[in-house]
Amino acid sequence: MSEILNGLNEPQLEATTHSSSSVLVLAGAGSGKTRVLTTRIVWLIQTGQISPFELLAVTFTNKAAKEMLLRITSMLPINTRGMWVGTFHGLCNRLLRSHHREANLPQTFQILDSADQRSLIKRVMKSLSIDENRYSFRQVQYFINSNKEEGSRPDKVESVDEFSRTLIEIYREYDRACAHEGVVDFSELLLRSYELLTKNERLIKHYQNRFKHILVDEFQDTNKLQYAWLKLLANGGACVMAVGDDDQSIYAFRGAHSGNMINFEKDFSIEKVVKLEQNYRSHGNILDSANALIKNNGQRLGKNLWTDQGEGEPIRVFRAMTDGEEASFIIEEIQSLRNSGIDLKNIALLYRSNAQSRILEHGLFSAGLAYKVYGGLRFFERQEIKHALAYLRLITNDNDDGALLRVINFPTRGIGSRTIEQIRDIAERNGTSLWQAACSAPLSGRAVAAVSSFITLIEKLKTQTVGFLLPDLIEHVNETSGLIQHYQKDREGQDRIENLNELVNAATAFSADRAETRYTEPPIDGSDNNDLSAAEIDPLIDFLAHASLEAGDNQASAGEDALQLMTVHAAKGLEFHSVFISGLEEGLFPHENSINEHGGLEEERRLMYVAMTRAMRRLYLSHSQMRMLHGQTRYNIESRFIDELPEELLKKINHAKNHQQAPPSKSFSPAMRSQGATGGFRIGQQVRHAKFGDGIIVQAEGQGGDARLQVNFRQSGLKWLALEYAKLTTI
DNA sequence: TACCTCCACGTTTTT
DNA sequence: CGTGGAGGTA
Repeated sequence: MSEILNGLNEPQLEATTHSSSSVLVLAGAGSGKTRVLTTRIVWLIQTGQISPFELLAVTFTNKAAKEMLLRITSMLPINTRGMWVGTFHGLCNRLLRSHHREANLPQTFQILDSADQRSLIKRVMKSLSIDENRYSFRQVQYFINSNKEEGSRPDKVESVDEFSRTLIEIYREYDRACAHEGVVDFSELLLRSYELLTKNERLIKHYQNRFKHILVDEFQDTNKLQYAWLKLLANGGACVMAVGDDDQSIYAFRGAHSGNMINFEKDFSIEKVVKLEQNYRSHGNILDSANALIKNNGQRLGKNLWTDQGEGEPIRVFRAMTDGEEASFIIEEIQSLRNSGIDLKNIALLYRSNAQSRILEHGLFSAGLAYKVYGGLRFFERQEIKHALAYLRLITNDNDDGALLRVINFPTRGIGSRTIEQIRDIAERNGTSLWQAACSAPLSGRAVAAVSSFITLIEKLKTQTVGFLLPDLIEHVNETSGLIQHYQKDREGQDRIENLNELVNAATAFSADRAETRYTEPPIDGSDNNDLSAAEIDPLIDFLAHASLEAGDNQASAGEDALQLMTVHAAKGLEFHSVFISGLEEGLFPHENSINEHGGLEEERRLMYVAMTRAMRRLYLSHSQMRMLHGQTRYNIESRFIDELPEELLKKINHAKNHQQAPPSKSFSPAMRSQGATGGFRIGQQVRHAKFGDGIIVQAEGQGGDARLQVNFRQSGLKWLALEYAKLTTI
């Protein structure tokens, strides 16, 4: 037997070497699923069951795809050139480039990222004179993307009322604009390639025949379109291995459909589901708590993580009075962890929403602790980079109105909104791109010179750079466009100039990598009407696609020892020695908006499950009774998720500062009741009521016998209670 | 064109 | 509270 299989546990081995039919692998957190996926690929190739070309492996993120390729090559020194291992979007891009004619796309088509898509939607809505107060960009963007993910083109969307009719109209106009400009958005990549395959018998036969094995990572995150795409490709009899964890499905809000796991069992007549339940990451108490939590969810495929590493430490729970106190508790604990030899980079500080990071950062900054916040702007999303890319896009495709609008007056060259309006009108009248309109525009006065200098600039960039290597081309554009000079004048432009130079470096790295991995597919079945053997695609076009598909790392630079701050979503897939989950309060986590959504609470619970299972050795849960949010003080009750954990696994800790304050009275005597005001109660205190259950005091008014308290009850919401009659106990 | 002020908004997000 | 966008003014 091959030595790559050594060290796999029973179910891992079963999953890795099951090759006669499709299989579903339920892979718990930290159970070695990436190892199974990569070992399986190597095993299939090594045992001669398939050639590297007969395999399709799909992931969600570039990081996961890279990791997979890296692990494969470390086990099996093969050239991965031409292997179909990548993200859904990356592979669809590849498919559409190869068959752009059948897909009815220009060879130069460019990919809109979310921000590009947003600005195109804005433009479309303006041109349709849509009332921006009735239709938000965000909502329209969601409408378009979710329809594409359902496979619905504008003519297939049902219009139920006036409102949805308008949405459909915007959608239709948006698609038209994309076609004119030669651009596609992320969901379009998927939908277009799905349609390409459904409509083209020859192509689908080819790919169905080719891919003998299909492997899908993070299967619970697939949306309906991705599922349909996989099903279509597998329809020729491929063995599909879907690896996922329904308990870690936290992206339903953006279309992920974990029900695909159940559909998969039916559609692919799965006989056996392999469960990977042994966890190699966390100690027992952490797993037992997480298991207890997730048991509260109804719809589960069912799975229980276990470890042989011992129970370890209890889960530490801390209740703070204020968000500031919560932060200082966390900081003190981090300092003591560090003193005991734990590197900061092995400690994560998690929160449900980004807004919560501020107060934590504030405290960390004052304490002088190095930290790194994940999830900010990424490299290719920076303003100056987007500007440079827009020039490059315009060079490859002058129909790209979005790119033109971005740079026609940046750096400023005297083309104001009035001139742009004129160009827009001409374009609309003649049904041309803005570029063509600008070239032909009968403009008045000063505008003529300004516009023609812009046109000359772009034309010059086009002609002067023929034959340039990619990095040289970009450097030339940076200089000639005036971007560098512009930022030189700006006092705070130094960083931006550095980024522009970094873009040149990125192009150098990209070119080197491309030279190594670029692979031209052989033609399909001797047929001559395909593009597979078409001329080498311009490296610039590839680079622009790369920039959209891989917006750059959010990762901290290696070697830097800094505390890791991120949302729970961003923490998925990562692991840390110690994890702090902060803001465990009703309304925050679970988030108030999720309570009314169908399945919202269960998704929040899965989110909590993901958060907890990030911890290897030590887990802290904290919450605060009082918190500043959106400019007002809120009084929150402890999150129900803490109550759902087995009490014997928890260790409630008190802050040093807390000891100084008198502990709140456990129950409360009639004598105290007469002590005026709110007699022993205070705002922010947690209380229990015989009928309404647990809640927190939010407001108080009145004196003595008239005193009334407003309590926010977990079950029954806000209630005013007369202090004299209500039987309240502090908890 | 640059700067200012006012207003609305505020969960999570990869590609 | 803090931000980002829009619209007005110098």
